[in-house]
Amino acid sequence: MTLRVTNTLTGDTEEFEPADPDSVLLYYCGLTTSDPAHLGHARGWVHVDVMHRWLEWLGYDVRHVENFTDVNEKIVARVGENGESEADVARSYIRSIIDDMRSLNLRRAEVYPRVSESIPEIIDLVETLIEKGYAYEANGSVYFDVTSFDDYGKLSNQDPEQLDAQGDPDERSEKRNPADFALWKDGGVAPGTVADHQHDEAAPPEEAAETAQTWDSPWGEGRPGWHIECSAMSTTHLDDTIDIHVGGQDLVFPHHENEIAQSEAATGQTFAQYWLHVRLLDAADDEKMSSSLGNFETVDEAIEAYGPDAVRTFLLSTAYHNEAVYSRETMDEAVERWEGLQRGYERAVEACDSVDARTTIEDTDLREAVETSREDFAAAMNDDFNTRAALAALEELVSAVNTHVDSHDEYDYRGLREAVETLAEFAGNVFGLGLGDTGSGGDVTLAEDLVDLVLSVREQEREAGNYKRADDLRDELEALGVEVQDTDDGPEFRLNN
RNA sequence: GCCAAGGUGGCAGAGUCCGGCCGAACGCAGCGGCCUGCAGAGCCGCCUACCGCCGGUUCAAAUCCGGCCCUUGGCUCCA
Repeated sequence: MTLRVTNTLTGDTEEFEPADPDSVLLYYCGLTTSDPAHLGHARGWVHVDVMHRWLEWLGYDVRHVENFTDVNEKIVARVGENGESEADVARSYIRSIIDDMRSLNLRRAEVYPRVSESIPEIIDLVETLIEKGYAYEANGSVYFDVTSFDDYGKLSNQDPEQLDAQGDPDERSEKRNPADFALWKDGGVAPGTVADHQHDEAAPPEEAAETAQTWDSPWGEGRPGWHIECSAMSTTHLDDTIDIHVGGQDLVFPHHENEIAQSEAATGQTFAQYWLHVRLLDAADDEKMSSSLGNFETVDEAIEAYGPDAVRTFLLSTAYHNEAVYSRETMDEAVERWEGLQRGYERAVEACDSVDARTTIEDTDLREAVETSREDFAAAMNDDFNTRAALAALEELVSAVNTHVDSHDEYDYRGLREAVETLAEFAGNVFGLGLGDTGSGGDVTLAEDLVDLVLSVREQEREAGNYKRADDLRDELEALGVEVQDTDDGPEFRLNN
């Protein structure tokens, strides 16, 4: 069974074959560090993370690079009135973005290159393009000549002539064709473009623009264009040809199209074999989750409200290239799904470790459920990373575990052990969910001891028939985030958050 | 206008590449039952689908072909 992926370049679902049969070169177009990351960004992250984890499960050595765009007009537009600079603003957002990535339990990339530290590579690449006749200098700026690259438009099926017809001929009259795009931009940032992106507490556009970074180049002082960075970073940190390039669907044109043009013109090699695009998250009110609108939920807020595992479950409950709607309702559903998985896992662990688990018992229904779940999960993931169907396979297994434990007094030890391992392997390692993370920290242990103490008091009240008092204690514990359940073997509890 | 992706039950969302196992998965919400002092969790059942519309191909179509309607992303800020 082999992995198949939907390739934007061909429009088809293709069998995945990396250039090197043992490793995968993966590049993900990261964020512009001008705002806190929102749930839409997290959708991309979590899906790329799970792709990474699945590729590893399949046995590949994954080399994963993700950039930070820390040089951009939008960052300049965030400069406040207290003397900070473009670089300061970028630094502060990079810090918050890294925090979000950690909270979401993302596997670390090999490198997180930043534009500001990639200027020499960018300049080299621009020089190569000029030498080879694909780019030209005009008044200190450098543009890519789209007519010089025959394959221009192959990713997004755009017709260069049509694009030229649409372009505004007055905007940057120094360009030869309206569809040409900047590789290097002369000078700093124009206050006008800063003003277009500014929020309330921003510094005056003129002052903000002065903090914009510039670098020396063969064409004078200036800044890199937007698209060139990914070409330079991908080639520098991975190779001329990479296996998988992932990004948001909104980047297909012009960003990815231009990356292909720059890289392939410069190297003469295919830039990326497989182009995967993550569809943008939709909000229930039909407003897209964009940094330019104020109605999105940040990753930080979402994690605060629902917890990282429920957020991951929400994002994985839709295949990466399909529509996904964010709303209170869909988030609540994800919380339930996640808790169901977690409870099922814990139940399997407890039954497995109980004295009633016997090696001599064999429940064929359970054993078959484990087999089916493993097969279905792998088949779903190999079918273009269908995380929704894979999640369903996990839930079928949880259901089988529950049925087994409910209907037997003595448990099938081996069957439960396989179920536990399957859940840990797939839900834990591949989906990156924090199963069984009851924590080993001292505070948690103390908290658990205290809850046990309260519950023993409650048991005495129950035995004495003081149910009102017992129920009050349970309610109060719940208000503190302790979920209490009475079972045949006495009370049990879970700590939420 | 051009390029691309979609329209499946109350909601959400698989299945469409390779037509039959799909009267349609998994789940959420709601309802009933079992269990339980109660609640919760879990289990069983229901709500629950003629798969945007029209036409065609076929023994057979959610799945293939044609036309139409609508939604979303892009068309040089955006994951």
